[in-house]
Amino acid sequence: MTQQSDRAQRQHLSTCGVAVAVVILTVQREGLTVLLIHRAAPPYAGYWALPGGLLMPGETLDQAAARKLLGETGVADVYLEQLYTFDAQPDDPGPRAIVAYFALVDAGRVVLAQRSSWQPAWFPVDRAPELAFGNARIVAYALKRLRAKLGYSNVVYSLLPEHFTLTQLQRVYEAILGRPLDKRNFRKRILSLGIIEPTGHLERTGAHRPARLYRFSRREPITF
Amino acid sequence: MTQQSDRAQRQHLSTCGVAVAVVILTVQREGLTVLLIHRAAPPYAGYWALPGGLLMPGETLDQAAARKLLGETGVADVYLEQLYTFDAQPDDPGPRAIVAYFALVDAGRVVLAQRSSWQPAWFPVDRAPELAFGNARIVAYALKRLRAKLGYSNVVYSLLPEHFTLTQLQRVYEAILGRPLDKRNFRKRILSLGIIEPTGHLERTGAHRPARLYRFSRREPITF
DNA sequence: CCAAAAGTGTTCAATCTACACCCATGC
DNA sequence: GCATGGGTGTAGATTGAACACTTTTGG
Repeated sequence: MTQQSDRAQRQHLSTCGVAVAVVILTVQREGLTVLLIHRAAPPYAGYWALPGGLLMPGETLDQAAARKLLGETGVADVYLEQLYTFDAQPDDPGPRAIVAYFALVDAGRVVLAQRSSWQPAWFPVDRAPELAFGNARIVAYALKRLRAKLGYSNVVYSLLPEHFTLTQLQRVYEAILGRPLDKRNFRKRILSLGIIEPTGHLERTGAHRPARLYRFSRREPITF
Repeated sequence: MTQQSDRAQRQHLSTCGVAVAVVILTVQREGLTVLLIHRAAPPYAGYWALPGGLLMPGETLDQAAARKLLGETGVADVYLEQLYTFDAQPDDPGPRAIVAYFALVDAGRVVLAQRSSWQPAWFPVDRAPELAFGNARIVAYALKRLRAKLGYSNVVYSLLPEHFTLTQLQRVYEAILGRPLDKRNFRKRILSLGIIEPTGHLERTGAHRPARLYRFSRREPITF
C-alpha cells in the first residue's frame, strides 16, 4: 500500500467502523510462514502486524482483502477466504471490527512490496513476534481452520505450481500439519478426494525415477 | 428494540460501518422456523427482515448479537454463534458490512416482543417471504451451517427443555434436517457423541412405556 | 554401484447403514 | 384389547490406519 492511500484511509478511519486483515501464509524451507508488516507509526509503532486496513468506498470485503493481498505480495487468483470477524481491542482507535481473511500463496511467485516503509517479512507461524491489535488470535484461528480444511478441500492449490508431483503435494501437507504422513495412505486419500488429476506428463528432474505430474482440477476454492 | 434506541441507532448509522443481524431459529410443529420482523419505515418499508442493528458504543459484536436476541425474544444463555460477515447491498444506506449470527431457541420459552411496531413473527424457513437487505442469503447460510453442525456438536441444546427424551431429541434433528432418521442408529450415534447424559429419572406422561430422561452435559457451545 | 525419490497392496479395526420386533402404559 | 410410542441388536459394507519392498534414474 502506498503512503498516500494509507493517509487517505486514516482520514476515512473515523467514519468507517470496519477493517479487513489478511493472514497470508506460505510454505518455505522453514515450514509454514506468515507475512507480517512492521509498523512505523502509532498505534503500535514498532510492532509487527497483519496486512490490513479500512474498506475503501464502494469496495466489498472480499475486494478489500484481495487488494491488500495484491498490494503486499503482487499475487491474485489464489486461495482467499473469509475467516471470522473479530472485535477490535477495546482501547484501540479506529475500526470496531476486523474482518479476517486468510490466503495461501506460492512463495515462489511472491514479490514482497519492499517499496513501502512497512518492511514486510515472512515469519514461521510458531515463532512469530508479538503482534499489534491483538492479531495473534487471528493467526491462531487461521492455522486451525487451514489444518481442518486440508482434509476435505483443495485449499492448497495456490501453494503449488501449475504442475506438481504427489510427493511435492505431500511435503506441503506435512509442512502445514507439522507432522509426517504415510505416503501410500496420503496418495489414496488425495486421489479419492478428486481434487487433482494427472496431466499425463512426467517430471524428469532429479536423480530418481521420473514422477507423474498432477494438477488441481479446479484452481478456485471448493465449498462444501 | 424500542423506538428510541432505533432512532439513536439511525443517527449513529452514518458514523458506524458495521451492523449485526441474527438468524433466530426454533423448531415448532411446522418444522424449522425463523424469526422475522416487519419493517414499517424505509429502507425496505413493508418488507420482512432479520432482527439486527448497529453496534452500540463500547459493545462487542457478540454482545450486540445477544442484545438483539434478548430484545426480540427475551431469552439469553442459548446457542449463539457468529456465522459470516456479509457485504451490505451496494445501494443500501447505512453499514457497509453485516456480521451475521445464528441462534437456536426453545419456542416454548420465547415471548415475542410485541410491544414494538415491528410485529415479530415466525416463518417456516422454506416458506419465508422476500427479505430486506439481501437477508435471504444469510438465512440460507445459517441453515447450511446448522445442518453441518448437527453431526458433531451440541448445537441443539437450547432447542430443548432441561430434561428430554431421546425421541424428542430425534424429532428436533429430523425437523432441522428435513428427513426421517433411523431410531436405533440415531440413539447409538448421539450417545457415542457424549454430549448428553441420563438423568436417572423417567418421563411418565403419555399412553406408552415410561421414557428415560436425558440432559445435555454442557449447556454452552462446544467448539472443535 | 550407490544414493535418491517414485511407486505400489494388504490386513485389521472401527465405523456406518439397513433393518424388525417386543414391551409398558393409558384409555 | 388396542393404540401409542419406547426400547433394543446384528450383519454387511465402507472407511481409515499401519506397514516394506522394488524400480528407475543421475552421478
